[in-house]
Amino acid sequence: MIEITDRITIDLIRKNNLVNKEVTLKGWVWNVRSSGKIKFVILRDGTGFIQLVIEKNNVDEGIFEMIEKLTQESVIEVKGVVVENSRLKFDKNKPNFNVAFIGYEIIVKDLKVLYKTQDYPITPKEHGIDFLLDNRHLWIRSSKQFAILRIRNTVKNSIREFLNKEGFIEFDSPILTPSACEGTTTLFEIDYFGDKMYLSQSGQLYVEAGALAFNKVYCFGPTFRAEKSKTRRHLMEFWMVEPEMAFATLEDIIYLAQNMISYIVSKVLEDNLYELLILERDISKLENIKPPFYRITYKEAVELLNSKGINFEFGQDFGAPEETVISESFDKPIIITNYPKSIKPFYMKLDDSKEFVLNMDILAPEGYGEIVGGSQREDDYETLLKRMQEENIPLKDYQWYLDLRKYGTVKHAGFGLGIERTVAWICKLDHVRQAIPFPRMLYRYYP
RNA sequence: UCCAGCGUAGCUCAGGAGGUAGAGCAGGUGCCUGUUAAGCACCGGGUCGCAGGUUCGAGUCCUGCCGCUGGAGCCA
Repeated sequence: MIEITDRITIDLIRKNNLVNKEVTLKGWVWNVRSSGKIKFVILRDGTGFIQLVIEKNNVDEGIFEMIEKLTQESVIEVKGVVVENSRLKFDKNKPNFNVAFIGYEIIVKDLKVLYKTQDYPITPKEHGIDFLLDNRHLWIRSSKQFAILRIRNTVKNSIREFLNKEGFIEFDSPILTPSACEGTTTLFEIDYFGDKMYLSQSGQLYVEAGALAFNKVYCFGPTFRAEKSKTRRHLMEFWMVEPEMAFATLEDIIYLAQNMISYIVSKVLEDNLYELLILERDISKLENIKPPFYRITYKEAVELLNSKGINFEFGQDFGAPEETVISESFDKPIIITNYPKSIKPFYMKLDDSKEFVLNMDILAPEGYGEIVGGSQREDDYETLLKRMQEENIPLKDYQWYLDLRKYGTVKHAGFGLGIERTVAWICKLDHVRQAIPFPRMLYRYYP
């Protein structure tokens, strides 16, 4: 037995030319095909997938016999030579993309079985969603989940990169909060040594305090909403990035948001082409995502809906069907501004008419709906106080928030971008639950 | 919470004119030196979601319950 050393990972083979180099890989058996005296194993190591070729005349007899017994998800260590193979090159004209289509394969010289897995539940055939969700801890090993969660990683990294470059600092908002940020939605209640606390549904009020201390800040983390929603765009626990800027107006955050979204998409295109191919994503749709985005007001959006024959009452908030119709009408994200104040929370600054607020929602294209919601904040003490009283906000919980308007108040604005919805759009998923490792849904939180 | 649909092998499904269960994948045994969800042959595998009812007889019809999925409201 040859001593196996010099381990590398599959992503290095995919990205660098290692042809004719001898490499050692450790990973899990994805699939085995046998054709008599030649066998093919697809190996996954968490960084990618690669085809191993085992020729009977090229390895010890015992090794060839071992391949016969390999089962899905068994762990192996393999040594071999990287070779190019045109059969494994991606061809735009071929309809199907296979995970092993990376242009390279390994001609195996030596192989060890480190663990033999029995009866792995997720087979290469189709499975129902109920079964897959019960096996989410294993499902994440599957190729599409591999692709999605790696893209999620790029999305998160690119957001941090972008905001850091723009001069923002990450400012962590608390997850346990003594009161609601937005009155209407439901909160998860926690017993806090006899007091009531809640899981945060937005870090926004806290990043406003941060912006007045550090100028440009963002929080980035999970948020929780106890809404009994059961749709393809809802999770009870989801991740959100919330930038907030001092000395900023609605226009500034619109500019920031569209640059940020464009940056995210460009980074995914740069770093995750392989993953996008696994997902069979239409890449031209993503290449199109460059500023400026389309921009309409709430009023114009209502007119658009009416012109498409949808009976929509002015003054209502858009539901899922309306968002879908609007976003499908555009090939880039669409920014909708100036909603009626009655359907938006108290902290949003009113426009000159006092009927509408200085807010914006951004709807992703291809029917994906709202991925961003933001606004310029009310920065005048008296006006904010009056609006809070009108909406019966418990003032004692928000004294600190009112303080921000008493001590050096400035124009400021910010927005929140939902990570799972963004990932779902970029990956063209049918449900946000695939965009997070362990989704938390209504009545579904195992594993 | 409301509306709709579905629960049959480890998984995906067929059987849906009441007559005691079938295919593919996975697993097992063989064959094949370029496979791409490889292919071929053979083998093992079932409280037909649960409880009750109708019937000589229920996977199939009826009632209730449970579970799941999709959609709505709410939202990122």
